[in-house]
Amino acid sequence: MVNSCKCHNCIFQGLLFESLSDEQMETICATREEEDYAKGDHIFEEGHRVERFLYLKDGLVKLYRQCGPERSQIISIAKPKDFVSLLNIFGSEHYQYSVSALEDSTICTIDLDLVKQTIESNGAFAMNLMKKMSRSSDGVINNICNINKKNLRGRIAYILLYFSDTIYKKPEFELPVSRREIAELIGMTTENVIRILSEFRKDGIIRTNGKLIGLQRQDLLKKIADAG
Amino acid sequence: MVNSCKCHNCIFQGLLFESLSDEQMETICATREEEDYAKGDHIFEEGHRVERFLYLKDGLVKLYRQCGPERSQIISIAKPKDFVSLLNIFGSEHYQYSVSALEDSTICTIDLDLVKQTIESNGAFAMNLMKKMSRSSDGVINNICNINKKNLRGRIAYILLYFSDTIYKKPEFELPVSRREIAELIGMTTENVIRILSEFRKDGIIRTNGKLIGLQRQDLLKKIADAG
DNA sequence: CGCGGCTTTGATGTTCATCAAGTAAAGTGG
DNA sequence: CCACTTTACTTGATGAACATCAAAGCCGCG
Repeated sequence: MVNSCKCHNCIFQGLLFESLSDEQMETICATREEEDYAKGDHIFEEGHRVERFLYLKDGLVKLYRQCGPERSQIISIAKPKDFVSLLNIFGSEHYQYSVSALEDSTICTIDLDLVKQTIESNGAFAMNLMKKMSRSSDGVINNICNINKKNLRGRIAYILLYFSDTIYKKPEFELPVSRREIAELIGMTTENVIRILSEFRKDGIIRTNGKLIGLQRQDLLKKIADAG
Repeated sequence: MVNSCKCHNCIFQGLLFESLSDEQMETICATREEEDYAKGDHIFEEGHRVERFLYLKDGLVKLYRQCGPERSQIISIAKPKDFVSLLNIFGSEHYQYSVSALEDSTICTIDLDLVKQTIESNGAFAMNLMKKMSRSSDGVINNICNINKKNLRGRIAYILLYFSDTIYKKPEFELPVSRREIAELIGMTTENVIRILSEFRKDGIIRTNGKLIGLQRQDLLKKIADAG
């Protein structure tokens, strides 16, 4: 029977629909494991062996590198339907970065060898996966380059618009990250993140209440982001 | 006949050897075109349609983004056997970046649709390509993150070691890039690139004569790069 | 209740970009 | 081949942007 694995709404449905036979779908789903993580939980760490193929079913996670005892760099934020392990699953035996949950999250995993076998036996599947992978890497590189060339105000504006436009799709949201994590995401100090958020608040560009953020002047934010 | 296409030493030999039948190899090679570019030539530009699969047979090229009339960012430098178009060939119809030659270069291209067909029909080939792609993206992301977290002296040290260790495999080499391009590669101003190179020269860490660079104290450079 | 982590603001100093000016090198047209 | 123009390289002076340091308030949690 198809879909006995309860993946009706799973990304694999879309990704594999045209490409997998019912049997293949069943075989893959049979190896599926689902795991819940609470906000703050570590999902895996840099250096660990890559053993399963992961994707984010629900929640929000960060991919980051440890750069010393007190410093880390957030490389990317993954949202539902992102393939968390995609970035380096095929390039290396070990993870190049760590992943932890920014919100309560559900991760689905399937057997990695089986995915590899499926790539080899099913060309359409391989092609689809390749596209996903390519877009994913492109997005990360693009983001980093965009942030890099901006000044601090531009970076804050950019990241606020990112949360609003890409993650939450609304102008008010609860920040899933601490001020410090914002700093790690856009390469600046915690103090300056706070300073510039205060500045924006005083100028009436945003409203803030703890983690709650409201973008009141998206037009201005866009200008600041572009000018930066 | 196998290898009638003169690709004996071609990277495809290695990549496809185990995975392609003689016929497949022949078919692919039949679409092959080779093109020579002089130092400074544009190979393709941001926004152009992706039509062929490219790899660098000989020479050195830069991948970069235009950020305004007078600014660009170098994303990566590709050396022989790198798949120049790999980073976004499957993710988008159009190039996300421009490529031009840093040294006289030879580019081989093959029909993109044929590559896609081969991915679909030959799983081992798909898997190999995926690994390449994954490593390539990883390398770019890793490099950018490494550079990002360093101060200016650390960046210069890092990039000098990069040319020495990764590109030329010797401690003396002729810089393939201008001071300005170094600046675009590691995110700083031309003036400061020059200043720090002079500083290193005065401290006896390197010798310079125009584009000719000799790393006299690699140990110190490593320290500076790591400390940065 | 007190401890540690997160947030906030101010004061200070460093790093780095910008501006300016000049030299060297490399391409261009007569 | 030489004047001419342009581009690359170099150095110094200045100021702006940003990190660091310090101190205090806040909040959740054992």
